[in-house]
Amino acid sequence: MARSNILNELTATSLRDKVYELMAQLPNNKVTTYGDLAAMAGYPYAARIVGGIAHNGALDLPWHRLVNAKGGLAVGFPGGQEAQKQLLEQDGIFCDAQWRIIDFEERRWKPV
DNA sequence: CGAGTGACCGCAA
DNA sequence: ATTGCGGCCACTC
Repeated sequence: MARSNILNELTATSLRDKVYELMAQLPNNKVTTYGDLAAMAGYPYAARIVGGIAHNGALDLPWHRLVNAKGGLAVGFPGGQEAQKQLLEQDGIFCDAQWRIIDFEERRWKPV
């Protein structure tokens, strides 16, 4: 039983807090999508909110590891996709000329 | 408190 | 394959 129940102990009153927790436990060598993150929070169709949270939530969370369902880098990322690409490379993640995460399906973070 | 907006997603032509 | 449209919920102003 270990700490795989992190989500269960979350008493997040808002989706935002949940997203933060999820991002906090997101491995540095993996990526996730807005949709998956929202789905984990309990709202499969709340992908937009996750994006809004990322936009407004200027915390120290690794938002650059967030990509869209197509495995592509975010369009509205501050600094552009090139900036996000650089950040991803720092974490050992690479993407092609189409701004797509390489081996995206394998890099996709899978909750325990 | 009310209205608008959004770093998205999925489906249809 | 690409382009366009609507919809979902929460957050901000």
